[in-house]
Amino acid sequence: MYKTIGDEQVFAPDFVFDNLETPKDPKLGWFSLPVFRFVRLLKDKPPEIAAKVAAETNALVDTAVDLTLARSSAVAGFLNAQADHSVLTPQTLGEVLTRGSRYGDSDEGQSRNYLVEYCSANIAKPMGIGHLRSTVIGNSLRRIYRKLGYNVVGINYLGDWGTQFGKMIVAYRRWGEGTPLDGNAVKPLLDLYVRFHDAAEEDDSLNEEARQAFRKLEEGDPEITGLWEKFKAISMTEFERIHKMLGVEFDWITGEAFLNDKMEPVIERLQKDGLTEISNGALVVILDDPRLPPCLLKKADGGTLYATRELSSLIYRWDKYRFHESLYVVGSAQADHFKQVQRVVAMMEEAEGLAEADRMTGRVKHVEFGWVKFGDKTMSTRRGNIIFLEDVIERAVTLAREKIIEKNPELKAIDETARMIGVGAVIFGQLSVKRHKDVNFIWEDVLNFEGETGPYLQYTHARLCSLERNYSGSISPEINPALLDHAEERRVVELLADFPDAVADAARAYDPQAVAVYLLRLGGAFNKVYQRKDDAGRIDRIISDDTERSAARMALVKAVRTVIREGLLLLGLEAPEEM
RNA sequence: GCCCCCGUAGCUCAGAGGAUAGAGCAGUGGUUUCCUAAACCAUUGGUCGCAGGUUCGACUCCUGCCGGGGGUACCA
Repeated sequence: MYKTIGDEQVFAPDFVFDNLETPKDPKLGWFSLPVFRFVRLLKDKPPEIAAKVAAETNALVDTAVDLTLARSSAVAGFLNAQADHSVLTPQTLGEVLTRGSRYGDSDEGQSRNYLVEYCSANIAKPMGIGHLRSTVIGNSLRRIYRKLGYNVVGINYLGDWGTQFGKMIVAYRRWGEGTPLDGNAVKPLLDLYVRFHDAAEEDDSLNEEARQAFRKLEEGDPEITGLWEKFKAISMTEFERIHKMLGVEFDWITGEAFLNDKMEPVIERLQKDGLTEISNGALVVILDDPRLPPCLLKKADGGTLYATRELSSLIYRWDKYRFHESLYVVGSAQADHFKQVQRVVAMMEEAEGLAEADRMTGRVKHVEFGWVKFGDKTMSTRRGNIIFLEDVIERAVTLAREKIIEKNPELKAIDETARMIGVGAVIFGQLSVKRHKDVNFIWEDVLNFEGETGPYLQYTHARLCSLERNYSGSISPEINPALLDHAEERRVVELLADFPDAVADAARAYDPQAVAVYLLRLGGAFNKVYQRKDDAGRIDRIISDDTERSAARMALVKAVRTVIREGLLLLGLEAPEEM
């Protein structure tokens, strides 16, 4: 009826597909097509169009076989299509159960390198709550892109160079006599750092002294280099312990110092490209974007800067990996810094007339995130106003342990399970909020394990595992889908089918939050099935005397467990089988 | 001053141009002879910061303003 108007194909499959959406209220349908966009072309009223299209698609549905869409209905200007669960259910359960943890995998990233830089803590300082966001977002993105088939390199780019080490060295020499440089010495080092900043407020000459100390470090002064190496060793031990606690992994641990011999060639390259100039004694690149300040390559005293190292790092990584994309999970405070170096790269590639395939411009993304605020203050390492990440984890784990002893004292691996839950609460708390937002650090919320939390999902997972232990039959996708006929069960099936989209959404937005909210929806939907009451007001149990129905429900149980577990792993949480 | 991010229920947050703006926490009232009550059900609660604009339709896009945070060349 509406196939073509003039040369235009009105209901071209691509166009229709692009305009499909999910209704706000799942009861309305699985997919819907708003027809308003067709009004002008068709010169008809929306409800009329919807009604006519519904009639046509229904005619198709009636003759087609194995179509996941069931009959459609026209509601005002919307064409609402219900899923045909006799097809969708076996298809979805079959796919989840046969593919298992590989359900939702994709090969879009095949033979493509993908770089993700995260954590990037500074040595000689403890990891604070501020590093937590970068660490858990990056760790999760690394897993998400792996799932999509990319060859991902997770990078920890340590802040192990710069004037701050001049400050540390000055502080250590002045006040650090008794400070041991072995074992857990990070907190005493932080005290020295804070003391330096307090003292430097009174006496500016300390800052000059620090700059000189750093210059000596750059020149390779043996005594100063020795101190620097000790600071670094202490920090590495500390970081490794915390990363292990969090279950965070890296493929390449490097640092700014790695670039010491790689900056000069980059500077020369930029000079050759005619992009540099001397301004107030410093070597700079004036950017072609008037909103950005010049990018400094060398200080007036000849020293290099953060941006110099960043550029060298960018070029090194591009030459080595030819990445599809390279992500920098770094706070929004550094947005201008990344814009600057990206502009320099773009100007360089333009000046050199590189072929499109040899340009990294557009492939480098600053995945920025908001601050972690405590009370009404932002946290500052310099002022010592910081919450130690380790303390947060420890408190969460201790509380989880108390809850286990209260609720399930028979549990065997109490310590290990408490760690999974406590850490899960901390990680999920960061990932369930869109990364751009500032997050308030509220002990009460971090230590709450109820509602939309990591432990809620872990608990749901543990209960699913428990069902599988209690079920004596074998679980197979060969079930009668008509026995999963309650609205709650159908909703779960539809959500299971949505999992690959949730993963893709997270990847597209560079934000694991999409997976986190998806899991909350799925967990909530399953819990409604689990505690659904029958007409007599009694809980309708998953496992009952009705063997055929139990088999159908257990297939659903296993599929949900598989997806929740996989989703939790993608976020970097563990999925305990009992808790 | 200029630039960037944020502003949705008392609190913490979802809502990639669509239908009556949704959850959790907190509050109130329920559910356990039953597969883990870290759960589930019910209920209270809204000028989507403000004002214009684009659109058949704006929490969503554009402009301006207000409020909060951040950045603004020799720190990282």
